[in-house]
Amino acid sequence: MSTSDRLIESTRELLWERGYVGTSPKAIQQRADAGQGSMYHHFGGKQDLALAAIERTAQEMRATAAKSFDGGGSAYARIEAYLRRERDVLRGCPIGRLTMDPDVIASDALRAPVDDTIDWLREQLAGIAEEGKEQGEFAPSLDAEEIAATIVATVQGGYVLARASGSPAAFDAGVRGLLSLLAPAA
Amino acid sequence: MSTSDRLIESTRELLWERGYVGTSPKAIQQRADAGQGSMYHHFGGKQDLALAAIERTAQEMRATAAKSFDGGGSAYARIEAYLRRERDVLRGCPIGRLTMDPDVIASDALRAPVDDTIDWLREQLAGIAEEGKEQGEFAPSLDAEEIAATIVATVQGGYVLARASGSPAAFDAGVRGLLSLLAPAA
DNA sequence: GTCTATAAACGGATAGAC
DNA sequence: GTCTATCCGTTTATAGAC
Repeated sequence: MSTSDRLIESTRELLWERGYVGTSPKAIQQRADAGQGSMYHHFGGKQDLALAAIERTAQEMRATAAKSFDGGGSAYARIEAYLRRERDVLRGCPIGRLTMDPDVIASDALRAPVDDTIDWLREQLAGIAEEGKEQGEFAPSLDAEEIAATIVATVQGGYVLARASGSPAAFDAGVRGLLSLLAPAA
Repeated sequence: MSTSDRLIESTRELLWERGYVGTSPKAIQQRADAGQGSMYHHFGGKQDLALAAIERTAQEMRATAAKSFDGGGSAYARIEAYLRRERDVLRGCPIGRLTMDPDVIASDALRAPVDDTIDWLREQLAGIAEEGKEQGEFAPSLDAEEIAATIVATVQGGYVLARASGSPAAFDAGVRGLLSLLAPAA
């Protein structure tokens, strides 16, 4: 792995663990085993490096989510696959957590990939929910976009519950609750 | 307002806006219009002051939530009142956001009031959901604790969606989606 | 109770040598 | 490309005067 790659990976980890405000260039360099000069040679500064890291994480998240969606089966089955996919629950969502970071929200450049990713996720789920309505799995009275927002929110909020309690159990409970509400009246 | 009170209020605001990691004693003092010596006279340090601030915010949050729950009406109506209550959506949840703060999660003392508050919220909602089942509003197959977790998660995650997009619309969509799933088949 | 002084480490870079 | 030196402000206090 190149120095540049190591710096990006090190930044990705630190952003996930400590957020943008809690991450210093020094900590990034140490974890990447790179010197000061090295970092400033490859990147313009903390923000520039963070942007590269966030974009890579966003890309990875889309790829992972897409796998759940492409699994086939009913709309309910695909939503269930997404909700139940393996997660490192206590670490939280590497993209979602950035929304609580004041410096990320204050910067259009840093917020853009976060916004795009979450938006993409909602669109994917809205498409699936719409199919579910067409197939008669979900009531016609439901709004696919709203259901998609509820699904994404349940996941993001599930991380909050889990981290508050220090256990993944609350995340799982929230997911099961949502699935029971979505379940086609078989 | 006493100096001590101003320090706590100033800390509450900063914790809400910037989190624990992003808040410095200096910023607290300036906003409270208090000197260095003043702050260290009244409090043991940053963590001690943060604890006082978090406890006050937690207390306030319980009181606000309790109002929605005590409004009377059906279980669905009380849940709806809670979900639709006025919120400063783009500011996020002053308690929930702390779960993304590494130093808060690392400290049992700081995490305790956060955990307690979210736990209390889940219990309240679980009680209401249970009543709803007894009254035939909700299907007997639903698990009240799971539904409660889903409700709290939708709210917490709604803040994430809203802050990502820079608009409260996504929060509202998530709430409407959840309400449509909960709606008694009238 | 509040003020000012002091301090060692960190934050986020820039400059120039190699 | 990487290294070391330097820089100015901030962080999180402690000490002691008033």
